[in-house]
Amino acid sequence: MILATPFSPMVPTNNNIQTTTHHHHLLHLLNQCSTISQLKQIHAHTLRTTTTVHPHTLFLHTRILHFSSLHDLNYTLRFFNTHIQYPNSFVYNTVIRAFARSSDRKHEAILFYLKMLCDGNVVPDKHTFPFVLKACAYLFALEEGKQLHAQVVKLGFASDVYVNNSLIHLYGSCGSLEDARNVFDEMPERSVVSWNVMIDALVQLNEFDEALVCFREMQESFEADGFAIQSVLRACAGLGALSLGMWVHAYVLKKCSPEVAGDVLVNNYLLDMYCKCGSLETAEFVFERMVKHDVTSWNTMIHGLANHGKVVEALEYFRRMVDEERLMPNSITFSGVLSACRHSGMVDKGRNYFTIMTTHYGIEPVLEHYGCLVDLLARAGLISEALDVVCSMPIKPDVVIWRSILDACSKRTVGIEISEEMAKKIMETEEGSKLSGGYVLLSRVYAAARKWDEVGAVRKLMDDKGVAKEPGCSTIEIDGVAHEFFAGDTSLSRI
DNA sequence: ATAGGGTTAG
Repeated sequence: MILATPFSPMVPTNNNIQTTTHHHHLLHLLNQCSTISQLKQIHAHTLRTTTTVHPHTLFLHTRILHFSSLHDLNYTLRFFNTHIQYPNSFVYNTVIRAFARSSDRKHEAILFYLKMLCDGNVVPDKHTFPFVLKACAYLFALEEGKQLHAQVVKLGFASDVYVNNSLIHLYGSCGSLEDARNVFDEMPERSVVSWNVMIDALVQLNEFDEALVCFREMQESFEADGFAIQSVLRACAGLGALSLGMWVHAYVLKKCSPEVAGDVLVNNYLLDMYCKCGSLETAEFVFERMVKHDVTSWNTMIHGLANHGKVVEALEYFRRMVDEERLMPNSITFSGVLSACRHSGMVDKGRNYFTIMTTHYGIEPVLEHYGCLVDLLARAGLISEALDVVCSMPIKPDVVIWRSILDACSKRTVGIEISEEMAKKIMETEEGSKLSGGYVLLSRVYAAARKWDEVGAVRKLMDDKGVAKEPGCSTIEIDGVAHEFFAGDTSLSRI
């Protein structure tokens, strides 16, 4: 603990040096200090040489709050409590901002805002809201956010661009699209950020078409920047809208700055878009032309190739990543690698990758990894080995895992008892009891065993519980036209 | 002093 010593109380002395130059000197020192001990020295010096009456002192204290908050929030809080007698809104904002920026104490931004309200001598200003709203957005604190919105209106900041952008962001993060839209529609003035944040809210809530409409509208008043591009690429990926994605790609190359065109993030989204739209050659082309690859670039390619059954290629990307680039794969890398193995039924390789993931790379397997392994084993008919994995794993198995075992059971002659056991496990989980998958699989097992009475019983159980088969739905673009189709839908089969 | 990228995993 660096800061064990309590602060000495502020004792104004008669021979203080109270010149502006002196304060400037202290400020200069503060701007240069990078460690807590330096900060403490300057603070001690400040105590000896200044008093609270000087108007510059509060400003100086605010700087101390700000700088200390970058190192130690407890110090900031203690400093606030011990030395600042009459805080103004600037002081409160500084502390709120510090909490909002922190990684694990964001909720204290809201608490400090409350403290500000309770102070009685100070009123929030237009800078206060972006800070505290940011914390709310991160915490999905919709109710608190709405109350803040009311205060914004009450205090007369309802037309401030910054405040409104923060509100849109908040409502977007909390999934409250209507509220986000309302703020966006009502605001008297919009910046690029307003559009970006609105588009991003739509994309995040899977309103891809709406997002694209918004994007087109935006271009009447602003040039799209890197932020907008990323959101739109995500929308294209979600829709499988290849032509628009290619248009965005061209736009990036022609109209955006070299920084945006070369940005790893933007390029990763391009990769993902091409993969999701099924244009893997283009994805590979873009990948090879990127100046820099990060883990995500590699992961995106591995997943994209694996999902399209290009297993050899996917594993080759993994090999290049670790052998040639010496990059550290992460949890997501292995979920791609394992899913590649699963797609091609490579049991030995899959087991092997699973092992090196934990032993060589020290990555803790999560449910996704176990799911892949179990599915791989079950599909290969190694039901008992799959069950061994499920029983020995430290995480509670979910519906997906039980379902992949049951699915494997239904495809071969495995004892009915084991299948029934599996179905029971699926129904026990909350999602499993509401979705049709488990029931359908169980009836398939009975059907395979020609136990028609049981098939009927399962159907009846589904009716009684009101479980409906939910159709799978997807979209694909063919010759520039987007087609939406459902599972079992044969309208596109002639193409 | 104030707004926006948490990318990739069914």
